[in-house]
Amino acid sequence: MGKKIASIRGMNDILPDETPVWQWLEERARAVLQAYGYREIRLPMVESTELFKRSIGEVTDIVEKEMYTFEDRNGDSLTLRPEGTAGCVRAGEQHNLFYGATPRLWYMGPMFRHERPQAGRYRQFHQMGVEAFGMEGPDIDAEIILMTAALWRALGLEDEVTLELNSLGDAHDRQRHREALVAYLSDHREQLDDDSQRRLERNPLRILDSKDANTQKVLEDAPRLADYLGESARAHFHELRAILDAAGIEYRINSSLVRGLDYYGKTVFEWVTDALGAQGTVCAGGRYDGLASQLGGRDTPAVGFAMGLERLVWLLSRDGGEREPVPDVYIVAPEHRARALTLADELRTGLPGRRILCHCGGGSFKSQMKKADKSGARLALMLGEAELERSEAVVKPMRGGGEQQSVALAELPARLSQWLARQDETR
RNA sequence: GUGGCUGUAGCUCAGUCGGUAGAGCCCUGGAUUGUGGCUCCAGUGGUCGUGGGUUCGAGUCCCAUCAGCCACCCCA
Repeated sequence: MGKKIASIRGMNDILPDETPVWQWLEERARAVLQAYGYREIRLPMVESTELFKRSIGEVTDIVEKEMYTFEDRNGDSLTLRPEGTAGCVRAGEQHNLFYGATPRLWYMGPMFRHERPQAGRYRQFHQMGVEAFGMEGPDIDAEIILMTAALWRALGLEDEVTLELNSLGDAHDRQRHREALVAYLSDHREQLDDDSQRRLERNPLRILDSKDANTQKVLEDAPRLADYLGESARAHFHELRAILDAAGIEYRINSSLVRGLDYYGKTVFEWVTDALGAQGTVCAGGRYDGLASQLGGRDTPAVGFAMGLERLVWLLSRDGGEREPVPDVYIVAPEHRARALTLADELRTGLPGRRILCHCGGGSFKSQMKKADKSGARLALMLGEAELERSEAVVKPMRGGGEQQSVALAELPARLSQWLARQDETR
């Protein structure tokens, strides 16, 4: 026997015990997205490396050290997508989806980042993302946030998450603030922690959410982005808040909320939970008006967000809720395998939507009954020598009360359907 | 990428001072020759993560490596 091959670090199998939660989550989310009129787009998992460098930003951690980048056989540099927005913008541009249109799109699938795995953070992880193009007013920002709130209600998570909100202003607002911030922090360089000193050149905004106490003290008197917002950004943010207030959405203004990707401007938001350890962000997004033109397309305002599905699944799984449907009927038949299998198919057509399991793999009558029990099936259907001679089968309720009964094969679909319907009611 | 903790049966874990591995659950069979669950009995299952080293002897000590967890960095 050869050496065992294991999955790649940080790239996990999602096992049959877990897939019901995933499916449940995906179904619920799809329904909400659909109700808001958003349409699905399916995008490649691999794009040209250049796309991510130009959109996410050359000096971000994602691009500098987290991308899965490789050369294909032509010598082109390709990258496994670390996020979905860049590819979505690229596709919209390539197929003229933005031309005179204001598409509302969503997508779902795996993303890849070479980070150290940790609770709620993996190298292959899944996001559901939403992007709305061509609308520059705060109403669409609000709609998107309202939609996320509806999503939490649909998932029963509304008490688990809270909304944080900020405005990053226009590009030139950020530029002026950034210069003032760097100037101020440079004067206090010695009082900053090591990480923050390093960030001073590379990504000064990040210093704002440093956890170092001294650094936070220095920051108290630092220039605030809010004071640098121009008239248009200020009005945009004001109106967004007015809509959210009118809709009864609660939020907290977090002035140190900065997104890690360079393309964001104006509105940024995060839904966070304290139930997830260090990875509290469950959904994050914002406005990125400059991205389309930055990628060589026409100017197209845009807002979007992405949710981390592993994190949501984790929240949903904590209660250990049963979402796996049990078999309705389990067919036990030590002999007459062909008859058992064809009967199973007859029942599947006769009882659409029901789960019919036919025992396979041999074993005594008794051991097959044990399997029926273990499967959690509601009814066992026993098909033996004596029954078949009379063209009958024995139906035995496995859970709850009730006596077993002999039923003519011809009447099985009707009788089983009645039986199951009655059980459905008393549940 | 940095630091800390942890890897023993399918699962949860015990294993003392270094002396060639155990429990519970699960699984299989039987008690009950065609009837699940409860009970009792028996049985299967291990390269002790992997590779080196020290030792007469390593699950136990040392080194490396891989993986998992937690935190940092960063992020969904």
